[in-house]
Amino acid sequence: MILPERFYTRKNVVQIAKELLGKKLVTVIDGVVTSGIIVETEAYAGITDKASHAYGGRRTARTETMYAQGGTAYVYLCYGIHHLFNVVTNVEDVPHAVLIRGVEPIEGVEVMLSRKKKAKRIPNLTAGPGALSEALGIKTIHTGLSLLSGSITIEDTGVKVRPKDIKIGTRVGVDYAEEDAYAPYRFSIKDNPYVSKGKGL
DNA sequence: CAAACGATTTTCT
DNA sequence: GAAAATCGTTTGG
Repeated sequence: MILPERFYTRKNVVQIAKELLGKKLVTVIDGVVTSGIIVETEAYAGITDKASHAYGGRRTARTETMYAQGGTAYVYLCYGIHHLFNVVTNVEDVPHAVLIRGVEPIEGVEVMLSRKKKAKRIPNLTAGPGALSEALGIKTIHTGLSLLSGSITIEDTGVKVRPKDIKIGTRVGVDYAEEDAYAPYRFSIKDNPYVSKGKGL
């Protein structure tokens, strides 16, 4: 079933990031269904998070969607070519979001492959925020869309990820703010081949 | 109006 | 493992 709005509007973005693991991200682009299980996420605590576009309360035309109500899709184009898919959480005017960093392909794998003309290696198909977005057909035009219905939805498959199967990554390189240095903002499912081998963890 | 940067991925060494 | 590619957004003049 599709996750209800109240799932997204809770205030603990970190907890939402954790609970999104194991959920199924479904997109319907041009009538073609593609889906995958979320295996890696990263929480962005808005004004508190240096890595966030909304750090310090910054608000621009691009980040405006981040201030929307929970349950909204925020798609950001990075490096000119990579689409990063985020799930906006919390209530309106609070720029919290969860970046989906990796999914395990379920449906429409062949379509994903064709979208990424070169992608021959399956593990690399959806491992990484930019890669998975392209594979699922998510583009910047989808920013601001509701995740409760429409082209992009997130469903609860009934699969429950045990806490011991969740790998928690702490932010590094924060030497002046000790509290933040231990902030567990990155989450992934242990031993899943579709988790990106990014440098962050 | 013009210059610099970035929540990354891919490819070459 | 390291460097390049690439362009919309942001910031400065």
